[in-house]
Amino acid sequence: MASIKSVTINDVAAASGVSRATVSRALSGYGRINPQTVEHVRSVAESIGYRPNALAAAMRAGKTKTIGLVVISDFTNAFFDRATKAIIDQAKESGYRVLISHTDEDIEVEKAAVETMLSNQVDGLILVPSGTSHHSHLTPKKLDNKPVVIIDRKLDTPRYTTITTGDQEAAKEAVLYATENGHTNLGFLIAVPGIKGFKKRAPEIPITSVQERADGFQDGVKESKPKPKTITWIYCEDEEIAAGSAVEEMLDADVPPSIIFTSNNDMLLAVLKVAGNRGLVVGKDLSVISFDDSPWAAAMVPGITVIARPVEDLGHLAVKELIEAIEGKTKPKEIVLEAHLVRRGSVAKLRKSK
Amino acid sequence: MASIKSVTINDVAAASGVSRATVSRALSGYGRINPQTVEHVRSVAESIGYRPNALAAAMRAGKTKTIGLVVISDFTNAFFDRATKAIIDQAKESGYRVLISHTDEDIEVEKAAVETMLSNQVDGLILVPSGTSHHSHLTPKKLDNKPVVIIDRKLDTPRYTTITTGDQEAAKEAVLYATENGHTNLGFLIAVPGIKGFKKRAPEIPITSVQERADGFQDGVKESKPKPKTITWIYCEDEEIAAGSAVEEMLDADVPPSIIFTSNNDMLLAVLKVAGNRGLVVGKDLSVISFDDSPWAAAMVPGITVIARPVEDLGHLAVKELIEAIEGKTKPKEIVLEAHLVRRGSVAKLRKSK
DNA sequence: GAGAATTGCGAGAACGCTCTCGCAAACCGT
DNA sequence: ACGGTTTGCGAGAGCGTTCTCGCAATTCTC
Repeated sequence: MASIKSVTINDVAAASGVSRATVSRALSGYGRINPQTVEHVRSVAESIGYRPNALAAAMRAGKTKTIGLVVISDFTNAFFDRATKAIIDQAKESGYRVLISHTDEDIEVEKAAVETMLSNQVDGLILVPSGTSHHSHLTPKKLDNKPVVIIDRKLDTPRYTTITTGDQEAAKEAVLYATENGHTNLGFLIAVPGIKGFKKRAPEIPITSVQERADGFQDGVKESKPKPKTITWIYCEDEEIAAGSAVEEMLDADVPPSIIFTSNNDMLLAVLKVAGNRGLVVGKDLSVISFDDSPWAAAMVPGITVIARPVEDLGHLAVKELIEAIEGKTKPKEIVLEAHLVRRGSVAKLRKSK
Repeated sequence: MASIKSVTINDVAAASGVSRATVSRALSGYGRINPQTVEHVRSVAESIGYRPNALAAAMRAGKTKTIGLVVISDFTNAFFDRATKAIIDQAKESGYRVLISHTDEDIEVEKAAVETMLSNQVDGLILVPSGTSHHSHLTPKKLDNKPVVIIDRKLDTPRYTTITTGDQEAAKEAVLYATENGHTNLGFLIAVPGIKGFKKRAPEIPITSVQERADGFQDGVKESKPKPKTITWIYCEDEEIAAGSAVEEMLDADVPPSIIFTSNNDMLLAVLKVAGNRGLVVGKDLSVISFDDSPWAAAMVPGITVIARPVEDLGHLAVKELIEAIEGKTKPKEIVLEAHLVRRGSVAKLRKSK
């Protein structure tokens, strides 16, 4: 039971005794027009319940005032929920709407999502690409030359504006903080999309931000003053059961880590769960530092020490850069924001810190 | 630098030597057409990189295959993140896209959001209305007779299909569970939008689901076999600082509650934070039961006992009902799903449960 | 093999809007 | 008072589709 007949600009024209063109001028505010006419048309439009058809306007104008957001994960992820919110808010502020799609790190889904976006004539795209090197569907030609902003990670061909968060430096800082507090047995739990279960040998990491985190951890290990004694790396499917097993394996080692670094919140939850089951008290028996802050990480007892990325800034900036590219012309840039360590209670002080 | 000139159906027609109409038939699959022609046109379209303009198609057809989702809160809320995800996924499954807007419980924002949705010609709306009684902007006429599904709460005029989660019964169950475990000093912390700070006397609650929770708690109090001794109600602004003060006040009472029931996750986090600051161990010194489950509530130590609502079912069902209403004709229904108590470790057993 | 039925396709209108173009009326200056 | 400028508005094209209608060519029927 859709609308029998929606009221169009023609109805307004008829009801107010002017032409379609004049109605359009009155309502959209352009061209030469008598202020009294504007007033009259406005009130007539209001009274007969006219609502402009954004589709028709967009089609004629060639601009939809819509940006497409293609992210890998949904809002149940502590990074992308805030990023998405920030992007929507900033877009609204700037008079744009947002079409959202998530890809679950699947390149085929990503292709289809981008295709849908373009088919719906978005004016530009904010993209979290699934893979560093799989971007044959992201050539300017295939994208109708529409502007793109890449966030969270980089493509290996720096063709578009990219905004990342300096994860390598922050990861290093986290490790140094831990070793300063006397931790010498370190565990690293890195979520890597595309692998099954978990591995102890470094696999191909198809995402630059994750690679940066791993590299940063490595940097921290190297630069720690008393050399860490044992180091365990586990690369894990981003999924609950695999992560649980990975943590179990870490803790079952001859020399289990006194601290585990996790590359995202899913891994953190796995650590917390296993620790809880084993009766290990976080911040005492087992320490943990995770990437990405969240309200619950702050509210837990003890609070979780995290590497907080400037998610809102990133989202806002992405929209601003994109709109600038849509409306004017800008050259692609590489922007790196700064992540930082938020010290709470989840890292035990095994030794007086200096 | 938008597209110089996008390739349209006319280009395909020219390149394949047939008319526009035939191209449309070939690609959209309707009408009488030679299978060989279909094949030919398809391959030509592919090779010159034709991408249909969804806007133009929607305009002609009068259907956008888009549904509008207007929710009160963003994805940083443990209920709406999952609901939104479920809705997007189900919509995608059914060949629809979703336009999202959040209103922060502000009726004016809600009006504008609905207006934008309709202007963009959504085929139907899924709505979490800000107020029970403020719905002058939601008459069938103002909505172009488009179908609407209301979720999470009800309007006082049952005009549209409504899906809720039986919060009253579940709230009662939670209280009975607590009193069976020997709790006799109960605290209820209810988030109420629109108020400032917090109040101890029941204010007007503009949201049926919240009212139901309060009523259900009340039912539980009444039906508890050993009558609870002291009961504290606090109605609180849905905001961190107010919630913190509210919890402080509860715990500072002459007879502080041994258990606090919270109406949502924001309130829960406030309880956890204050408890942590005071050195109270959850599940031992202070018990807590909250509405809405989440991954972190399950991963905490102890796990938080929660009233879990069937969020995914609700989202999926909302989309199915809406699409049914869009494509056929259905009468408005009232659907009530079932919430249930998930017993974890955050409720101390003060007495052997029967 | 002649009329009827079927098949495949092209012409063209329509969806609701924006925007250029041009024309008449009103205003200006000298 | 007369040429020139400005003002306000209407006519009409066009955005990229879909879809009805009608026509020619092919196939069927007896």
